[in-house]
Amino acid sequence: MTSLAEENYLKTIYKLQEKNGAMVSTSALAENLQINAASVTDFIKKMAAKKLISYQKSKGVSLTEHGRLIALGIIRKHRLWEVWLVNNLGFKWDQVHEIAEQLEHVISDELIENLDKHLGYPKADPHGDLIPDAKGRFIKNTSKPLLDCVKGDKVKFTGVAEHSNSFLQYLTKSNINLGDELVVEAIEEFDHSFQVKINKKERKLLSKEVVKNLLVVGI
Amino acid sequence: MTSLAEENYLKTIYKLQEKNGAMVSTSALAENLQINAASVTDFIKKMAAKKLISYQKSKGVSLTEHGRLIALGIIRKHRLWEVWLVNNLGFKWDQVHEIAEQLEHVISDELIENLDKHLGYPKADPHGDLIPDAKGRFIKNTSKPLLDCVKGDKVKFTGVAEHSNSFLQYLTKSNINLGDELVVEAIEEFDHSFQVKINKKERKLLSKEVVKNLLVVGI
DNA sequence: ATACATATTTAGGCTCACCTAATTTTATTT
DNA sequence: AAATAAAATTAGGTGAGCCTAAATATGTAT
Repeated sequence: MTSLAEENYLKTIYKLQEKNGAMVSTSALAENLQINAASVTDFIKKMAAKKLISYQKSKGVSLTEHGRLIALGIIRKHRLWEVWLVNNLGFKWDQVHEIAEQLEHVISDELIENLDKHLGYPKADPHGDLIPDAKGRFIKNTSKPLLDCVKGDKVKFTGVAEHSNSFLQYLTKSNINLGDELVVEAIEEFDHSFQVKINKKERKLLSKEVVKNLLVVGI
Repeated sequence: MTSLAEENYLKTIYKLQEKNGAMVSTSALAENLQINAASVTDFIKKMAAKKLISYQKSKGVSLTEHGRLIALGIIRKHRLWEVWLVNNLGFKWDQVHEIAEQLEHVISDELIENLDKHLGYPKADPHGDLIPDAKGRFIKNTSKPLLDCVKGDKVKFTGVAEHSNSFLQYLTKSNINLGDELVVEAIEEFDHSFQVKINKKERKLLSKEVVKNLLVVGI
């Protein structure tokens, strides 16, 4: 059995490994979990004893294969619940994270497989994050930041690299939605802002900070 | 804030009060919660200090109005989730209790109101138990045990008084389902078994133990 | 290489929600 | 009313998961 605390540690280690590479430091974990570093040291020792992670004293931790699969199971649940909250319950994409953080810990394989089926086996959550299958496998991700595009590129907006409510709400009020077609009409060299045409209609100026966090695929 | 343990105590006290009247004994609570009686004594003192229950030493506990409303909130969530699990996810009525026991502790008023709306404001769960509204109010319950009926009565099967999987599965395999019309054709005086006609088609013999636990309303 | 700053760990302690064993209170039987 | 049984409480203790303060290890700048 995996406790709630263990699940949260596993999930956070997974995300930090995704973002920053192999080893996750005690302080990074402490900050992300909002837990004192001394408590983290304590806890990761116990998790290492359970073979959920490997721990090198003063060097940091990384997930074992076992731990990684549990983390992916939680991420799978989180993202499926987010799909349900948005598609079936009428929530907006900036309202679902906290609720999914609770729902992700509900334990029932049958529930999650039935939910997956009920939702039509979605490949991504409302933010465009891919949903691993029951065995922890992802489909291949071909998206890249809009920032990496050049003038003339025609792409589809498929996900966000930044999940803060302020960014999500910025996109909503700018009427930029997942699935939109974006055409890069101009790039300002000075500040790296992008002029894009959205869905062949509206023309918008997007700051570097924005284009860095918009994930797209070529069309 | 109400902890998971407190929520489970409140829910259990509510159910025992429903069943056996005003005061709930330490030992009854201990047995139903599968917790040692000494631990229960400890815990109910703390709950009394929080005004969730009133506690008379060696006499037992009862819910305060505040505690009752919290208990009803949990029951509301439990039953709404059960409706969803059966109506939308394809679970059977004997498969949903444990999952709903987890889901009932998820905290989000908006979630539960959206769920209620999504389900079409159901009045009862898959076992026929009434669902309180957001303010803890029930619609009037007019059901009674089939046992209280007399020969010739024509009724609708609306709920169960016994929620064990074995009883639910007995009904399923006997093809007796919520909403069925039952006509009492004969009552055997010796063992109180009932001969009933179901949906104007099948004729079945039901033991006293069964008719005691079938809840019906006249039609 | 040394000094300093930062990160990590150790040591000791706390609360929550449980436990067992012993004691006291309440209820039942004679 | 006394003896006995059952229920409830008290006392002391445990593990999980957190904390603070102090000590140690690691990394960086001079």
